[in-house]
Amino acid sequence: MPAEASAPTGGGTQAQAGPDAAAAPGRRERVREATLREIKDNARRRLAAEGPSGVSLRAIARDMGMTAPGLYRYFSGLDDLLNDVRADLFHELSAAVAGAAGPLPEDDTDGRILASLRAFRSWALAHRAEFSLLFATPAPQDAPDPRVLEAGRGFAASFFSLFDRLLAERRIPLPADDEIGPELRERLDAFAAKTGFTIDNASYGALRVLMSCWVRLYGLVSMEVAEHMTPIMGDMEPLFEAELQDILSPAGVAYRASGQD
Amino acid sequence: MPAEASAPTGGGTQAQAGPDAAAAPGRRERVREATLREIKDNARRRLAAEGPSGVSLRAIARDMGMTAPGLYRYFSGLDDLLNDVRADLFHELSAAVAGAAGPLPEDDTDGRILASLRAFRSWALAHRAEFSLLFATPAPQDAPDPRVLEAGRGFAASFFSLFDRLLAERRIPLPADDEIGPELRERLDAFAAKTGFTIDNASYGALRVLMSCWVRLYGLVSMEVAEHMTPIMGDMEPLFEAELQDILSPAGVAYRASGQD
DNA sequence: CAGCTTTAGTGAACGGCGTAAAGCTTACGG
DNA sequence: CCGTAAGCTTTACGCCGTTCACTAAAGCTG
Repeated sequence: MPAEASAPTGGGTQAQAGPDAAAAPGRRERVREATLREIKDNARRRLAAEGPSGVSLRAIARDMGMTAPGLYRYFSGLDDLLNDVRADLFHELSAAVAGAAGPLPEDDTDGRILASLRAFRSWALAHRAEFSLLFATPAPQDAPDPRVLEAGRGFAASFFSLFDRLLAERRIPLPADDEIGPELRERLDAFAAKTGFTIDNASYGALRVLMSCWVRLYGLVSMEVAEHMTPIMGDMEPLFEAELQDILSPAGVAYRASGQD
Repeated sequence: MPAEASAPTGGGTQAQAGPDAAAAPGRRERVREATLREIKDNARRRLAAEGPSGVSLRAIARDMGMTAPGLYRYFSGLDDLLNDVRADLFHELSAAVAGAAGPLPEDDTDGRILASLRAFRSWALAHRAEFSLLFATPAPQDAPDPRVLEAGRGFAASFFSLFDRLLAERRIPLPADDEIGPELRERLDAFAAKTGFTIDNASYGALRVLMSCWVRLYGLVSMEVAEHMTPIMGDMEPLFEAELQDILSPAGVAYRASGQD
């Protein structure tokens, strides 16, 4: 077994004596893990401070007291690092959205949804550069990274699963299935398949409403993060709350002012 | 140097004694204007082909058979060039949106609005990189350019003025003014002031509906340009048409399928 | 016409970037 | 104890934006 198994990323399988030595990370890997974190932390710092274009391998290495090529032991290049950060960010965003619903009672479906949607906005505003890294239009040529795609799918799933219970309660005044054209149904089928919904527990009408919710939330928050309207409207929070009300009412969610107001 | 007018293009048209010579651009400035156009055209080409990060002064200069510092006679730097392009793009986008309504009869308010909103989407999809240059989140530190701001305001004005006639016809089932909170009213006042609306010809309810339309259209098109949903939904056109219907119905616009279907 | 001034453009240079190749040092595993 | 691989540095190449000193031409003016 010593012959091969020289995986580039992590060798840790040594442990000649202990049977459960797999649990022990081993000094080597602990150090490696720490360096990896340090790299990503520095990337994040620069990202938050200067935006996506401010993240450079040379600058990160400089901050860490090493040289840029050394980072290639940890990432195959700048893009790889950025994609790794993107995946992390998607997970954090998912956690923030899910976490906001956590403290509320299980049966307060409306409250949980409201809290989660507000959490999405709050996270975006507190992490503008990170948000834009996640949702920016990619350059024409570069293919999406599988880790990012996966993490993005995870976020989508966690977002839409907010509405699971709402759908189960069946109190949504949904558009009838036959109001939805055949092409759109096809698309919604594809969407449902990839996000884990089935048309059994979510009608076409429900999926349609969910998509609409997401589109409106996304549009509103994107605009606010990009400060598109800010110069002509100032603080966007009143508009957000008003939109929130409108966005959720077709889904049968009763609006309720934010708790900490 | 032989005496005069050996230019192959045949210059030397204007007399030096003409009193209204101010109207004649003068050879010098014509050449300058041409070079300026060439620079911007090359920038546009690279933008469309490789995205915003593919636009570089050195590459543009190389394409034109000159060196990068020469471009500084025309722009004060890369940012300046990009901002100039951004302003142009806003004007083009405005023209595309307005132009789509042009062929339709003046009194077909609904048709004109539908055509314009579809034109916005079409333009964005046909100019992904340009769209993302216009609407991308700016880096934290860089201040917005006044030309871009002005052009952006122009676009907003041209967009919202689509609805002028609709408002005048007063057939919108608007939310009553008193359904709108005081903070939001304040924001809508600011918005109306900067876009040329007055609360006289557009109630708070109308402004509210307009904002909602824009947010939804923007969210949908941004997602489509960024190909956020494309991997899990495929072609977004059916969703766009369905959303279009929903977006415009609170504004009292009757949906109608696209003309060229 | 000469002579002066303004303009367009070049060449060299500085510092920053991503990244590839080669070499050095240290720790680990047999 | 020695081979080997991991971690990291040095060097180097080719991009990038931008500055500065400079030339050559064009235009204006007396």
